[in-house]
Amino acid sequence: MVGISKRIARKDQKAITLYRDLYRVPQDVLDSFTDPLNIVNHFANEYERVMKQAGLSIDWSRRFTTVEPTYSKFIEWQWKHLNEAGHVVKGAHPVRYCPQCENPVGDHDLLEGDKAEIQKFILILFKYGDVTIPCATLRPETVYGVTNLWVNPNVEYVRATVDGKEWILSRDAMYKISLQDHEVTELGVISGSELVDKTVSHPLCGEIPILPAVFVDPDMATGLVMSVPAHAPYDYIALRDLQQKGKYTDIKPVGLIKVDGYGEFPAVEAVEKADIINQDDPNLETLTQEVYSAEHATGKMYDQYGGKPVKFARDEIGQMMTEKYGSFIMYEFDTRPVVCRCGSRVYVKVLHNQWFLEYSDPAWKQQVYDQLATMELVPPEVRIEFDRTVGWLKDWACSRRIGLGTKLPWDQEWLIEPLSDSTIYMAYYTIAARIKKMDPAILTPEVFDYIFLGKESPGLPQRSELDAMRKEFLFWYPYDFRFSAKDLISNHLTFQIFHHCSIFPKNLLPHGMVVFGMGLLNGAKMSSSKGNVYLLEDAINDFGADTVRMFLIGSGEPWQDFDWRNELVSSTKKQIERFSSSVREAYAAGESPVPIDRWLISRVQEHIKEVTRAMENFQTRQALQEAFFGLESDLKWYRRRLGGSLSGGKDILQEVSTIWVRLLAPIIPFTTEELWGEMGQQGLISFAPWPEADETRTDVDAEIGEELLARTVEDIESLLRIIRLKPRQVTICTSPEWKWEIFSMIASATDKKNVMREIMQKEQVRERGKAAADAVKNCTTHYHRLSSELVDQVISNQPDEITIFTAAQKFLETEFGVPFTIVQAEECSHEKAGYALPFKPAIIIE
RNA sequence: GCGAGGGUACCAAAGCCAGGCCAAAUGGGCCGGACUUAAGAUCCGGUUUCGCAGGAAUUCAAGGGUUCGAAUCCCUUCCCUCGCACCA
Repeated sequence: MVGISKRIARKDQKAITLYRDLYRVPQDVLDSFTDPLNIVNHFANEYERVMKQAGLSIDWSRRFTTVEPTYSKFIEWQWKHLNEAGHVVKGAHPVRYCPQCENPVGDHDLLEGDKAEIQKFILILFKYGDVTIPCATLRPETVYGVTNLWVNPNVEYVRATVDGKEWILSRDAMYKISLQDHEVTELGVISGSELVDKTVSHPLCGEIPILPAVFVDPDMATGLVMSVPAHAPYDYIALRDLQQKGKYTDIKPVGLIKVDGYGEFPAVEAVEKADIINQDDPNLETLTQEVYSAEHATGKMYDQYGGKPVKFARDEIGQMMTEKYGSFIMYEFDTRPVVCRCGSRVYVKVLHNQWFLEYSDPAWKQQVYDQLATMELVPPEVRIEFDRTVGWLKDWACSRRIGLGTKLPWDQEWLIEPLSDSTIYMAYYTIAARIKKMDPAILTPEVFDYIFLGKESPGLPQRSELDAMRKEFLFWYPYDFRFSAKDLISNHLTFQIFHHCSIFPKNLLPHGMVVFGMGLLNGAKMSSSKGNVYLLEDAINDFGADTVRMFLIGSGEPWQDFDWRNELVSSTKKQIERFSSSVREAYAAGESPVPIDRWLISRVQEHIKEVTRAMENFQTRQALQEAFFGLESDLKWYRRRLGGSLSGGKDILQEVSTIWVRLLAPIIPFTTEELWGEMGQQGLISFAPWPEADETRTDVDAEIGEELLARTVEDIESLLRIIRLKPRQVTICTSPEWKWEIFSMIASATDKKNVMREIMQKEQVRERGKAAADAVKNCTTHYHRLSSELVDQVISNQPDEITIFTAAQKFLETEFGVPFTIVQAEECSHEKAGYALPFKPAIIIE
């Protein structure tokens, strides 16, 4: 926020365009953004306004910002406890730093190099007489293979004391090191050429010469480089160049790592194979990457150097160098330059007296692991990531110099970093509405101790108000679910468990978390800097709140990324309109009850169950599918069975309508509210009770009957399509009794392989000969094509197919426009009658 | 590089953990038909290929394996998304 306000204040064109044009902040409000608090307030108000437009039910009385004095008191209380628990420790920390502004710089303050990362080089200290020559490396394990150092003969180096000892290094390096926690004084200069051919030594590689190389960059680390020609292509090339001129021919590469797919000297091989000509070859960079990756991935140190995989050896040897040979870390950007907005170069500075949250503490981690194990995570797949994060978290720098927020209670120089101060604010929400009426001055730690921990202290102010807050806190806590986006797993969502574990007693610790996906716009990430942004408010104005809600819910479950595409949204609008007219039509349907009423109301019970189950599992997309399309397609079938209009079933349809709108009320509240009113229902639908499934109205017979009918209609249709014949009449032949027996034997058989033999042993089956054998085969195929659930229902109910089809005869005749005959297969002489199977009658089209 | 999650038909997306209910739900798009003066809306059907009898063949990133049987289990490869720290 401070960064934004500064940019607005100095009339930064990009920032102004962003807020004025993209977020449409009015000019007078924008002018006030020079005070960061105005930015906070403006957007807080905006969000509230738009959320209301979207129809979200939010208790705004609890709204607060993390910069309010009352909230600061809460944070101070929290940190007092964290400190007393020993979770806050002091240390040093590297940051991007601008010497001209004398401040750490954030991403937005950079003119150039915002992608640059801070790398940790380890300095290998070579001895040149009494003088130290430091070389920086990311690969300390290669120290055994050093054959020489490289110095740039065209560069002027400096002699300086570093922490009391004399060093030779580049001028840039001297300055960098001086920012990184080291005492540095310049003594004089020395040209690179003077160092050429001098000899240095290190205990791990012995005496080696310094050779000239122009590729050495004085602005890269120390400006002096150790050479490992066996494993570093640059080093090999530089050495080869010299040797081709007949110099230093006695220097031979020293191999120390065995790598799959390479011989003794991987770098040598790679360079020769790629036909690299000289040190300036642009391919050298990618080649280096290749060799380094291969060595890191599959490399193993030779036995005399420990025999471990490079992955592990690197850290171990680095540590050994630090402990035994005086090596230490030097921080450097991986890409340069990094430039501050003020135009000055940015360096890595080690900040002292930095405060850390000690997430590395194994005891604290253990508490978090234990809690996590008891928590319900949605979706469950994220558990692995949480567990990994807890294991991987190191100490977190939790204080900073600039910005808004709360000061550390015991060290007023530092502000508490925003991620660190927003870890348990869910607890604050529970009391926010009440506490904001209180004077911050009386909010001592004892007050919060009472509200959150129930701890008594003498002289607590406004006792009844505190009791009310305690009661409210205990009403909400422990909370059931914390909702946030998946990119916060590796910080906020994990931090908050740490902090809860530290502050609250076990019975008040979190019960679960729901992790959301991210939003895409037209397939691309939303990004204000790229202008790929579509404001919620615009969407609502363009399409209506219900359409926006239903589209978003329909496009994926909460934890999946959703993709907003304008051209797809308008069909959602049509669907809602279709829904409205269906409900209106159903509510105004004809009088008399009809036989399929039983079926419809039975189906509705199932939908209620499914929608409720989905909602309880946060499967909002699934809930929408069931509630909207599931019910809609049943209504379509119902209406089709009535001959295309809702000419009957008034009572049932009215009941179904009121259920349907309530099932959809959470998704499209505005539309359903209106329909609710039209139906003459009392009160708001938002407060109407959620529909409950009534098991006694589930009617398996009716459902099986309709299922059989629908399947048969489909069969007839597909037959008509294939034979392209104008039918004169259709005969439906239902399965004979003995096939039902076979069918249920197949269904109940435990040993599916031998069921055939078993069945054929039956007298009344065998006497039918080949027809029986075919029937068994067909029944088996048929059995596998039906869902096991349906088979169970069909077997246990054995529907009377003749009655079902006879009852639907009129319907069938209207559908297909031809007369239907319904008979038992055994009473039909047509050869096709033999096709009849249980739940799959033979169809004869003539 | 490290860690996590993915790749299903024109698109989105279920199915995968618990192999046979899967040529693969559902929605969208597109195509055809009905209704209509017409358009829209609505309804019905189609949307891998072949088929004048309900069938067959080939499909779920690619390749291999296990199995009577694989979208689903195992291995390898390729590709995508997210996180990697002081930044909210």
